[in-house]
Amino acid sequence: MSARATKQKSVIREALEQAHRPLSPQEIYTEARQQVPTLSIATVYRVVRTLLSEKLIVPVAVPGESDRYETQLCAAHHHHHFCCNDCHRLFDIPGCGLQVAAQLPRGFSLSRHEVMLYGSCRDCRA
Amino acid sequence: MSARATKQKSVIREALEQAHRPLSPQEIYTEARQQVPTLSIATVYRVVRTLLSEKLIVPVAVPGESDRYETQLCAAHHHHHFCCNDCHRLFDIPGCGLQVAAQLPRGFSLSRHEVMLYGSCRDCRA
DNA sequence: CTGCGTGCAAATGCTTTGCAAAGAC
DNA sequence: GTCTTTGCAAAGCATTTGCACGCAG
Repeated sequence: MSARATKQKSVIREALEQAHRPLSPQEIYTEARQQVPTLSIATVYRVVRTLLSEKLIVPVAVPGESDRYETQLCAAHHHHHFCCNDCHRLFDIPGCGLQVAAQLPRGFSLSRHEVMLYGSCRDCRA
Repeated sequence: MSARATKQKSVIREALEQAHRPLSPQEIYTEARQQVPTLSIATVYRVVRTLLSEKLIVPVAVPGESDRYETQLCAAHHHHHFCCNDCHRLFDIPGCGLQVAAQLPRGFSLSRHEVMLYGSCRDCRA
């Protein structure tokens, strides 16, 4: 069995921990490459997949775009996301204004939920 | 200028209107093909893109899967979605338990939001 | 040393596009 | 008849995988 500590893996995890928003594989790649210039995009995908299966990160989907990922630690402080219609960046939004349990149809059981807000971010709101 | 009424286009729209949940391109293809067996998947993608730009349908994203689409009419009855962790189908959930406006950071403006619930559907909840 | 993890390049698989033929008006 | 839409096959792209080498333990 395995789990060797490599520079690539730690740099990728740091990138995810320090960005205060979910990152796409390309964003992770660009960021982590500054620390390990030989890093390949394939490794980013592989490490992301490992982290996902270890439940250390959580995927966030946006229509028409690559999935983003954020640390589970980050996700533990329950919050949601804002997606800018213009620059397409994601932002963290603290807290949660959702009350849903009551509306779930009979026979369904809930494990988690995700809220995505769409609009213009402070930079793009011309 | 254009917008010709073709059998393909109407069958695709019907499939979207009659499914009471968002459909993926493959689901649309499978469904619409029952009416027009010669239908090609390329046409599904083309019609979907047209409908999107006409704002007649709305995209719904799920991590790791193809986007789904639902009619704007359907989306007008404000509601949200449930994604089954097992069968990966989407279901419509009536209503909305969200109160968010107050939590939006300064400088951000909101245009719409999407709530995705995850769990087990009635069929998969063994 | 041993064998997991990485980089590279090839392979996938979903989505898009070019083009000639079919169909709408 | 004219011009849009379609089907098919090829092209694009993001993501995954095979393989040989490098590095962690």
